[in-house]
Amino acid sequence: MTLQRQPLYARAEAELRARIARGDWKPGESLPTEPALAADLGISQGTLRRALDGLERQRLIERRQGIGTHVAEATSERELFHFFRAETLEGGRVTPTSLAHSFETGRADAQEVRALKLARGAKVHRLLRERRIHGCPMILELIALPETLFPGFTMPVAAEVTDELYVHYQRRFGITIVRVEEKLQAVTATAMIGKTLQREEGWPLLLIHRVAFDVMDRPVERRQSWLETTRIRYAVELR
Amino acid sequence: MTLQRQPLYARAEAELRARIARGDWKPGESLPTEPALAADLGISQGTLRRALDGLERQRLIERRQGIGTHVAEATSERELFHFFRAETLEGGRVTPTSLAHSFETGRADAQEVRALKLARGAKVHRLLRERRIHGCPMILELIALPETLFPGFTMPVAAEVTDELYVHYQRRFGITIVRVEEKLQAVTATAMIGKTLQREEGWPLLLIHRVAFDVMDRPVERRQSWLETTRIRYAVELR
DNA sequence: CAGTGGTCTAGACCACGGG
DNA sequence: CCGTGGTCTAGACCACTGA
Repeated sequence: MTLQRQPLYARAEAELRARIARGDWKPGESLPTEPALAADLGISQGTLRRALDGLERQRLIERRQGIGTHVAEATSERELFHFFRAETLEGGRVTPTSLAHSFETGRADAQEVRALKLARGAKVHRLLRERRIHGCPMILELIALPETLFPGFTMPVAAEVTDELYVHYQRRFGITIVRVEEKLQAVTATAMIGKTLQREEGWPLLLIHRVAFDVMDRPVERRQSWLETTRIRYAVELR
Repeated sequence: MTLQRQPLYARAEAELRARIARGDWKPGESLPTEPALAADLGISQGTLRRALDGLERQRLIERRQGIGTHVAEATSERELFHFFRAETLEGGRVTPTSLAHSFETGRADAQEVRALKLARGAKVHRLLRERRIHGCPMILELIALPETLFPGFTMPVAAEVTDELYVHYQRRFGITIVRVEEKLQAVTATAMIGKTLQREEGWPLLLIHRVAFDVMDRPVERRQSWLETTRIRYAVELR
C-alpha cells in the first residue's frame, strides 16, 4: 500500500483513512463487515480490527456490536462537546448562538499562509462572527478558510448558523476535523473588540489562535477567538 | 479480580495498575516477561498485551523490543514536555528556572477541599513560587498539596528545584501524575502579582487553575498559575 | 546466540441488535 | 433466529538487544 517498513495494520489503517477521505463511504454510511473488509484488503480479521481500533480512537468511525461499523457523522452535539471547550464557572456545558458580522474573500496574509501552508497569494475566505451565551456576547471569532478547499463558501445563512461550523464543513465540503492545535495568551481589549463584547478598552481577554486539521492531517482552518472569561472558562485536559 | 461485567483485559489492566501504584515494581524497574506475567495472571499473552497497551498509552510503562517492559520514570525532560505547555512565540521549547517565595502548612480552604476532594479541615502544604525564562519572571504559581499524601513535604531546596516538581512527587512520595485538568481565563494583574512579574497593575495575565491526578485517578495537586504571555504562549492540542 | 517484545494469523466462543 | 462486532486463545514467525 505505501512504505514497506510500516506494519501491515498501519498500512491498512492508512488505506482505510484514505478511502474515507476520498469518500468511498460517506459520513453515516456503513463499512463492509469485518470478514468482508479483511478479505478485500487481503489481511486477517485480527489485523483489520487493529487498524479499525486506530480509526475509532480518532473518532473517524463508530462500531456497534450487532449493527456494524459506519463512518462517524459530525453533529453539533459532538463537535460542541469536543472542540468547543468553553464552560460555565461551575463546569456546566454551554450552547452558544452565532451572529455573523462580515464575510470576505481575499489574498491570504503572511500569518494565514504559514498557518494553512498555502502558496503565496492564495485566496482565503474570512468570516468574522460573534458568539453569545444566554444573549450576552462572549466570543469574537475571525475564521480563515482556504478557497481551494471551500469553493463557493459564503456567509452562512441563519439556518446553518445554528449548527457548529465543523458540521457544515463536513456536510458541504466533505472536510472532517479530527484535531486542533491552539496557542493561548491573555490580551487586553481594543476599542473595537471591547465594544462588541460590551467591555471597555483594556478589559482582559483570552485570545486563542487555532489551526484545525482534517483526516489527512492537512491544516484546513485558521481561527482567532477572543473570549470574555468573566462568566465562562476554557477547559483543557492533558494526559 | 473485580467486577465480572468487565472484560478480562480491562480487569488485568486494572490489576497491573494497582500493583504499580502499590509499588510492586518501582519506577525504572522491569516487569516480568510477557509469558511469565500472563501465566501469573492466568491469562493468555494476547490478552495481557492488550492490558499493557492501555498502560503504555497512559505512559505508565515503557516497552522496548529486545529489552523488556519497565515502569516509566518521571524525568524533567518528559514532564516538562508533557505537562508544561508554555513555549516561545515561534513554538520552541522553553526551560524555566524556579524560585520559591514562601511555604506554609495550614487548613485547606473551601476551594482546595473541593478540588482535592478533602475532608473539611484537612491540612495542605502551600508553595508559592516564581518561574523565570531567560532570567525574566514569567509565571507565578501557588501550589496546594494534601498533607496526608505528601507527609513532611518542605520548601524544596535548591537542588530539587532544578527538577520538575512532578519528578519530586514520584521520587519522594511515590505519586505519579498521569493527567491534569485545567480551566483557563484572562485576568488583570493585582499590584502584588504585577510587581513579581515586573508589570504594572492591570496588565493582562493568563490564569490557569489546574488539578493533577495520579495513577488511580485521585486528585493530588491543585495549582494556580499566572502567566505573563507577552513572550510565551500556552500550547494545547485537542483530538 | 538466546531472550525480549512486535506482528500476524486462524479460529472458537460471547454479547448484542433486529427481524 | 441470524449476522454483527467483541473477547480470548494458541501459536508461528519477525526484529531488536545485549552478552
